[in-house]
Amino acid sequence: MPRSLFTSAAIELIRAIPEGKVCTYGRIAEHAGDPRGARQVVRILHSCAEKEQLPWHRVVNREGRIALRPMEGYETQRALLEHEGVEFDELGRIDLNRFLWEPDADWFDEQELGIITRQQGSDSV
DNA sequence: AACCTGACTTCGG
DNA sequence: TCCGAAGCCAGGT
Repeated sequence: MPRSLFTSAAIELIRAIPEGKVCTYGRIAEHAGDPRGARQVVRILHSCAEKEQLPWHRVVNREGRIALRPMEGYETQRALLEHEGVEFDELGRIDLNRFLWEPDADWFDEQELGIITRQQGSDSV
């Protein structure tokens, strides 16, 4: 692995987000092994989103909102997501209870990233 | 080769 | 509940 394990894991996680679903910077970082590494996910998107052909538009912040500002990519990202069936409310938020994607145990097993401990945050629905 | 920065998140006061 | 500060670190300058 040329890059750090964290970076490699994060890239695979982002790449694994299916169409019509989203994930947050924090969750990706957490699943990649660093609960506080949200900003690194940002870096990764900046540096390798295009190079690695990552579905960068499927990454949003913890509030279910697009982090990019209007005229700086917001419209593009929103259009891509809506095209996949992701819905936004009047406040521009995505209902994470419906659209948040998280890898399951099988996924980790396939990736051979057993060092990662899953966390089940089943909240009230 | 240092220093700065970022499409974030969490924690403590 | 709200706000400032810390945490994290690789790529760009």
